[in-house]
Amino acid sequence: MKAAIAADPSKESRAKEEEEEEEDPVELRRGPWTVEEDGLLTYSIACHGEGHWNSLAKAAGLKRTGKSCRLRWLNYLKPDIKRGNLTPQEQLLILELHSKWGNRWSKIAANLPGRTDNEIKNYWRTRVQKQARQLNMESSSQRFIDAIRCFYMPRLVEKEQNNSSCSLPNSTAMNLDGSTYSLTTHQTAMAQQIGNNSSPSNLSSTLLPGTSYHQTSPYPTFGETVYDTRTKMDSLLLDVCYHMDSSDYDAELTAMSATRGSDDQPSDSQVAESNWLGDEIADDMWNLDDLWQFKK
DNA sequence: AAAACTTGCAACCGCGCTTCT
DNA sequence: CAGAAGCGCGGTTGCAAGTTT
Repeated sequence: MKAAIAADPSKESRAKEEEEEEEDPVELRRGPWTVEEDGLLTYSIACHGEGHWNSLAKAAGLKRTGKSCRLRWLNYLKPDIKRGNLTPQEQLLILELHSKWGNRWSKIAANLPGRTDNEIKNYWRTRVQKQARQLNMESSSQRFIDAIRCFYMPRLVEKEQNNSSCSLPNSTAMNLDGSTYSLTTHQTAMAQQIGNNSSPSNLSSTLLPGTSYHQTSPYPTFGETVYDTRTKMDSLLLDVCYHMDSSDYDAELTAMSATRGSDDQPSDSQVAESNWLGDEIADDMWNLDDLWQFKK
C-alpha cells in the first residue's frame, strides 16, 4: 500500500483525507485479502448476518472499510458464488441482456445465479468488447449477438462436449438452460434446409431475425426466477442453430466473406457490413479461443 | 532464460440513492 | 425536513499469471 501511495501522489492525498475522515485512528488495510481476514469476515457474517458493514467490520476486528467487506463477501466469499468459466449459455444470456439493458451489471447478474456483477462486467470488458472491436461491431448490437449465437456458441458447445469424457450423441442439442434433448425430424429437416442455404442474409432472417421471433419471453430461464421459458420457436431455431454441422458453418462463413462490399469507396456502414466476419477479422475472433480450427 | 507484453480479475473509487436519526 | 450514514452501482486501476519475443 505504501509503495503504491509513494508511486502516486494523488493516492497519498486521498489516503490522508480518508485517514482524517476516520474517527478511528487505526490504519485501514487495503489490497488483497488474507485467509485470516476472509475467515474473520465469514465468521462474523455467520454470527450477525449481512448488512451494517461498517459495524460488522469493526465487530470482526477487521481493519477494512465496510465497503471493502461487503465487496469481498458478495464477490468472493459468499457460499453460492459459482467459480470457473462462464458456460456458453451464460455467455449468450449476458449478450442478450446487455443488448436490452446496457451496463446494468447487477441487473444482468441477477439473472445468472451464482455470478457476480463484477465478474460479468469483467467478462464483458475483457472478452466481448475485444471481439466486437475486432469485428467492427457494436458489442450490444443484434448483429453481434447473432454472430456469437450462430457461429461462436455452437462451436463452444461442441468443443465443450468433445472435451468432456461423456460426449453427447449427435442427435442431442443443447438448450439454453443447459438441458438437452433430441432433434425432431422437423428440426433435422430445418437444419438441412438451412445447411443447404448458405446465404448469410437468409440465415440471419431465417434463424435470427433480430428480436422479431422473440415473443413475450425472449430469454431463457435460469433457476426459477425472472424469465419464462423461451418460446417453442426459440427453442427450435436455437437448437437447429446449435446443431448445424461444422461444414455448414464453414459454408456460411465463406458466403459471408463473399458478401463483402465490392465498391471502391464503401460507406461507413458498408465498411462495417463488409467487415462482417471477413477473413482476417473472423480469424482473429475465433482463433482467440481456438475455436475456428476446431474440428477442421 | 529473461525481458517485454498481454490478459484476467480482484479490489478500489466516486457518485447517487435510500434509510435512519 | 435536513444532514448523516449505509448501501449499491458502474467505472477504473493495479497486479499476478501467462504468453510472446
